[in-house]
Parts: sequence; structure tokens; C-alpha cells
Amino acid sequence: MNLFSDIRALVVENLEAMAAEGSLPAGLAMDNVAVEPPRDAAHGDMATNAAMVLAKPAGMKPRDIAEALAAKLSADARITSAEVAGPGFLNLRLDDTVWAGLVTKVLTDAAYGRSTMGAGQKVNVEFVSANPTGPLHVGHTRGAVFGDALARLLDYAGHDVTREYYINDGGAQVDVLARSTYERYREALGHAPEIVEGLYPGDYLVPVGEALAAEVGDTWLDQPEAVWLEPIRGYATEKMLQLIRDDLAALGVQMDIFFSEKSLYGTGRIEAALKALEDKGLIYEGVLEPPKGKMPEDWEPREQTLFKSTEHGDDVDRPVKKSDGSWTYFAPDIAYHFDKVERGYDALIDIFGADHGGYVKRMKAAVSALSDGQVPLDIKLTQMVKLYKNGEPFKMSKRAGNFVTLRDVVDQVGPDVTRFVMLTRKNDATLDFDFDKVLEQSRENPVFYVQYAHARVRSVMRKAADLGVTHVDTPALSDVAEITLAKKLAEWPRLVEIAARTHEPHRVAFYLYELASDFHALWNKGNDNPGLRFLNEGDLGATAAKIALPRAVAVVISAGLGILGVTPAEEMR
RNA sequence: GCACCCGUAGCUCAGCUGGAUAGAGCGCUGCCCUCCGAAGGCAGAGGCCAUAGGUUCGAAUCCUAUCGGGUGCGCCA
Repeated sequence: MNLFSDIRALVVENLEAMAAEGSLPAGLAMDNVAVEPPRDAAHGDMATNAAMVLAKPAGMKPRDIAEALAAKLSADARITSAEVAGPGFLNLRLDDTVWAGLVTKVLTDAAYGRSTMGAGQKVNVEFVSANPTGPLHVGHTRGAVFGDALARLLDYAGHDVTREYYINDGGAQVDVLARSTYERYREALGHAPEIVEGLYPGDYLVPVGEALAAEVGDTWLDQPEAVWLEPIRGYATEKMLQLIRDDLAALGVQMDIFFSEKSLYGTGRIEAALKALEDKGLIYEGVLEPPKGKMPEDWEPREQTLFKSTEHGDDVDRPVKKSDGSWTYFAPDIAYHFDKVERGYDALIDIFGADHGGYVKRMKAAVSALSDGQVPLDIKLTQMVKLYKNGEPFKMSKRAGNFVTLRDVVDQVGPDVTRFVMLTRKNDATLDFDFDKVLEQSRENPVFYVQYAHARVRSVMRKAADLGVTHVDTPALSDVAEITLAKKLAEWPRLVEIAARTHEPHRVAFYLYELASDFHALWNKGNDNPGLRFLNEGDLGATAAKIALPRAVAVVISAGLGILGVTPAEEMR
């Protein structure tokens, strides 16, 4: 149920009645008719732009349409007043019982806020997809949180969501991993490791080397690389993947599919994907122009196999084969996305770090070409996370391989705080993450503020139970603070749909903050006005009615936090 | 040089398929605890929405240009 779409339906219904009566031309498009919460509460509870939108096509004055519509709408029991305002807005006021009914709805309908707008569409969300060469760092953490929250949001809005991780295990970097592991293996057998430039220096490979030594003994010691590279690569990659899985689990992220890049090689799948493009006349041999203004030092014109991505919106065509005939990175990526298309998803979403922004157009071009424009691909970029400690920038020593890992963050502040904070900024805005401030317990910290509201409600519920109030009655809402809060609850289903449509889970976090704010305001009003307190020891019947509103607030906060992947707090400690 | 993202209060940021007088926190000023959790709340001050044009009933939002910041730009993944 969505009160705004209910009222919009009512508006449209009456406009159509007007058309039937001849007071409006027939056949007008109603698509742009909107019913929205007004920015200013003085303008009523809801406003519709119907008269302004229809004035031109109808060839009528907006105010004339608005007044005729107002007269009709007033007949509905839910609407207490309909006033024409400004250039032709129609401001609607709803009966107090509507808000009370809404609160009851929140408490009785477990699906309140869920949307069917997804209509069961199959959506694939690919995120993190970090190279399996080490633990996840802060940047990956943001991608992981964003992707998982988006997946939860889409699920909540009625989509059939698959979470997927693309393992880059086919390129040179897993060879580097193998060599780095080999040195740790030698180290475990009592030899000094030679971590030369270009190898991964991180000590997270030490236990891997030890485990390997324990398993195979000295069989590979002093053996040529050709002997051990492949088995160690497989071994180390598997270990790294396990590490990554554990890291994600610590954050509360669970992938449905781990897709191996390697599985695309030697199986004809890359060839098949490129064949599909070739059949559409999008593959050719050619020479690219050097980029203007920034001439690479060693530029030489060379013929390579190119994908005509410009046919699908890219700026230049992109190579799929290097001049030596081997695949570029882009080729398996095309094959991977081809696979996703063939698996029958209705929509694809990729989440990249902002440093991969240059790949957006070519990837979209590839999917557009491979699906004949049938499968939309949305690519969301997550911006950098800047770390701070006590207001000071937090320096990472990359040289020693000591970067701040997902584990570092989760161990220090916990998964709930990590997740919420990472969602308090739009995905394409840089995020400041201060290890101290995110744990601060003040209004400044949205995590705390929202959790505090929830904890306060739970506290009230515990006390109500102590008083013997076990049921909840229909509330009688009269004070503006109560009505304001109920209206905020009414916005929830609408907000879910907007957030899901725009692929922006941060909107949920901001909404929860606003909801908490309205709740705290009502709470404090109870300090001055005992009639607004939720508990009344002398009147348990009144208490049963009064606790409906806060309880509904907790229900929605809990649902919203669920989308963010955050556990609601029962109490603050 | 080209592409993408960003530019909103002193600071950090929201702002709905284009809607009315652009919002919140921090900071600043002044208030509210014999009262369900004051870890909160109320009120005030603070804006040429980078700049200049355009589209229309209406623009922070859409288009063009300029300025400023970030990211990326064939045989790296």
C-alpha cells in the first residue's frame, strides 16, 4: 500500500470522469500527473500538479481545471480540503483518520513498504570483483556495502536479485600471486624469501606459504617455475578467495555466484562472444588513432582486432586482441557479460570503483550490442573513501604492503557502523570515514541517531509490557508532531520505489535519519506535554493506543535498516 | 586534446521522472530535564544553487558554452 499512489489513482479517476462528462477533452495523457508531498507543510498533506500538466494539451486554464477537480475530490471521505494554489497546484488535506489508519496498516501488514514495481524481474548485481590476490581493502568495502544494499533494496522492491562476483583469475596478476606465494613457501622451509619488485609483499601470504609447505613438503623447492607455477597459482587463488569470502561474510555480504574469468579461456566462450559480435558486423581489423593531446611515449600504429563500440555509443572503437594475438582484458569481459545476457537477466548492474570509469561506455556498448539493446546495463561507480583518525588523515604505508583492509575497518567499528556510514553519501561522492567520529554517540553521527530512535521505542515497549499492556490499539492522532511522524511513515513506500528506481540506496539512510528526527521531536514534546507521552500508568487503554505510533516507527526503521544490512539496536550501550 | 563524475550556507552534505518561500548536521546565539533514555529537543542568524545564455506556465534539476576540482584515455589487469 502506498498512500501517494492511492491518492494519485483517485485524482486520475476523477480526471477521467471529467473527461467522460465533457468538462475535459477526452484522451489526455495522464503520465505526468503527480501526487507528491509538498515541500512546505503549510501547503497541506499532498499536492498534485494535474491542472498545470493538463492545461496545455486540454487548451484550458490551469486554475479552471484545478477548481473542477477540487470539487470532485472533495467528495471523497479521505479528503477534507482541496485548495487551488499558486500557478495551479491543488493542495489536498487528508482526514486525521487516514493517518491513524496508516499507522495501523504499518503494524498489521508485514509487507508495508515492499513494492511490486520490480514485477519479479531478474536483475544481476555484480560487485566487488576484486583480484583474488589479497584481502579486500577499504575501497572494496564501499563497493561491497553499496552493492549489497542495492541488491537488498531491489529485492525489497520486488526484483529477483542475483549477487555476483567476477573473479579475475585469468590474467598475469594471479601469476604474480603464485610467485609471491612461492617465496613464502620457501620462507616456510627455512629459506630467505626474495620479494623482488613487482611481487606482492603483504604478509597475508605467509600463512599460505606455510600451509603449502605443510602439504607438499619440499617437492617444489629449487624446481623451475614451469613445474610449480600452475599448481601454486590454483592453490593460492583458492586461498585468497576463501579470505575474500570470509572478509565479505564479516561484513554480512553473501554472494550467490562467484564467476571465474579463467573458465572463459580455452573453452571457446570468448570466441563465441566475439563471434556473436562479428555476426553483427561489429568486429574488424584496424589501426587506432593515438589519443590526442596525450601521446604515449612508445606509440606505434599497430593493427589489432577491434570492436566497433562506437556503433553503440562509445567514443572510439576498442581492441579485443593485442598485436601479438592474445586477448585484451576487454575480451573476457565481453564474454562474461555475454554469459550474463544469455542467462536471461532482465537487467544488469555493474558496480565499479571510480578509477574504472573509463570502462563504462565500452561495457555498455558491448551489452547493448550483445543483447540487441534488450538488456539494460547500469554501471554505478563508487568514489574513493578517505580515512581519518581523530580528524587527521590516516596514512597508509603502501610500500610495506600495509593498506587498511576491510578487516581493519570491521574489527574496529563493527559491520553495522561500517555499512551505515558507507551509505551516508551518494555513491559517486567521495566519502570521509573517520574511525573515531563514526563511533561517536551524538546527533552528528547518523548511525547512532537512527539506532537511538529505535532503542527508545524498544525501551518504551519493554516498559509497556511491564505495565501489562500487551496489545496495540488504533491510535488517535491529533498533535502536529504525531501527524508529522505518521506522514513520514506514509512516505516510506514511495521512497523505496524512488531509491530502487534510481539505484540509490543512500536515500534509505537519509530517510531513516529524517524519520528518527521526527520521532525524537515527538518524544521531546512529551516532556512538556504529558498528553503526548506514550506510557500512561493510570490509563492502560490509552497507553495501548499511544504506543501504536512509536511501534510503527520501529517497524519502518527496522525494515529500512534491513535494506542497509544493519541490525536494529534494542538498546544503546 | 577527448570522455565521465563533481561544484548547493563558514565546514560536511541531502534535494524526488522539472514544481510553490532551496533543506539537514557541525560551528555560532538564546532556551527546555521534580517528565517514557537530555546520548535528545525548540528557536534564531547564515544562500546570486560556480558563471553566462537557452528550453517553458515553472529550472539547483534538462540543453549549450565557459571557469574550477577529481578520474580515465591502444599491446595494464
